[in-house]
Amino acid sequence: MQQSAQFSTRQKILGAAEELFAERGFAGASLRQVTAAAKVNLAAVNYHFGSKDNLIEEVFRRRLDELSRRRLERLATLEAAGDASLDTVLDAFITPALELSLDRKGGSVFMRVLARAFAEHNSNLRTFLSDNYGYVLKDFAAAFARLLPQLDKEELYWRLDIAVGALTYAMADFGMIQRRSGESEREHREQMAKHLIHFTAAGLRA
Amino acid sequence: MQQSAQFSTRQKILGAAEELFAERGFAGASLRQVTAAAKVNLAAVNYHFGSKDNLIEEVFRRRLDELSRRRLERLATLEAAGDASLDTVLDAFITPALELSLDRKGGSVFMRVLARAFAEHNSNLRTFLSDNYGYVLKDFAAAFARLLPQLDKEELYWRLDIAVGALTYAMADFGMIQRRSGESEREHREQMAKHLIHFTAAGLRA
DNA sequence: CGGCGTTTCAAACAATCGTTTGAAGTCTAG
DNA sequence: CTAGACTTCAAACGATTGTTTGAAACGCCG
Repeated sequence: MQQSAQFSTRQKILGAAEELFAERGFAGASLRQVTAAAKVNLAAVNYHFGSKDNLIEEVFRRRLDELSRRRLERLATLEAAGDASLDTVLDAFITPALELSLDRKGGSVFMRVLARAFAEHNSNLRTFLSDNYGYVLKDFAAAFARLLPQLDKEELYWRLDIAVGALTYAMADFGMIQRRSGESEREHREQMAKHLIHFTAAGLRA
Repeated sequence: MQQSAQFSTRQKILGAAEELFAERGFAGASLRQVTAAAKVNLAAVNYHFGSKDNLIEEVFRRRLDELSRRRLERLATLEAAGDASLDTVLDAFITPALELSLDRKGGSVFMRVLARAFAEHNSNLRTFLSDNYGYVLKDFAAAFARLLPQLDKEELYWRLDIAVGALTYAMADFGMIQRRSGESEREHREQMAKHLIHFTAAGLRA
């Protein structure tokens, strides 16, 4: 955000909104705080996005379109090569999120926003996410169903539900584990991904 | 809340605040909405609690004091009897939360509020919870350390961090699994607890 | 019944909320 | 160079926010 000059007003708003939504929640972050952080005029939000609700959806769209594409791409590559296993399919789900977290300053900002959305239990947000990105989870669920044929449908759905919870929570860095001094953000999150895959694969397989 | 006559103003406010915080978040639920739902005067919040922040803390205190007591009581009973295992220790952590979810109309309301607190990443709330209830997690961590001596400290903390995430997320009912028709809330949540223990134990043991 | 601490109440406080307005500024095409 | 579309701006809109006030109502004890 300090290099605001090279970003369009739209991009500056999206970046500042993402950070403030992660930190204070959707209701907790005001448009005045967002536009002040983005160093743009207050009215720019309604000019470029129409409303705060539309801004929120756009914050998701900007990241989730590519994240979903990469996840499904990896999954397809895996299955085409016959390499699908619990570990590799989990990796196909997690690694794109990991890369997203690392390709910009501030680390896991967007994953925290995404986890906030799960907490918004009754909101239009759940509907928006489910309508636009639900097919990703559906495809992965189908892959897991093939890898775990001994589980009946109900048992599988319970485990996937719990697994998604563990992934969401961990990728949002909600836990207590702090990055150790001398450890880079990248190393920290790669460690997390490794443990996450190991833990979740065991839970699914159990 | 419909039987407001038999509850004190304090209790009516706490109950309404809990439900609205679960539904709309701490910033999203206003004191006017809370007092309207509780059918008390707006000024009653500041009279009885001093401020909105104090009200939020009190919503946690009311449930967490007894929840923490019950969890540690079960853990102590287990260890005194020499019955401590991954499954029983996880059960000692989960069952009190399950009972709390079931002892009042509306089910998992408070667990959803608790999960919201985890999403409030930078807030005073994390400090408040850690300062006042961190010892519970510490005691359980020690129990798991005894049950998993093959894991070094770092490995154990990673797995516990992920396990807490899975438990928090699932108990808050953030997942996609809906209660099936013909299945009572109690049956649904007992199913969830069963799967949760099985999944998490496998992840810890892996 | 009278008096006193506790609780409730309607009303108002300044501050902040999302959104709208119309003019000023910027940019590009003709 | 100018016309016209696009973008930014300061200012203000009514609504809503958390909090405070002082008086009214209540409940209990002497």
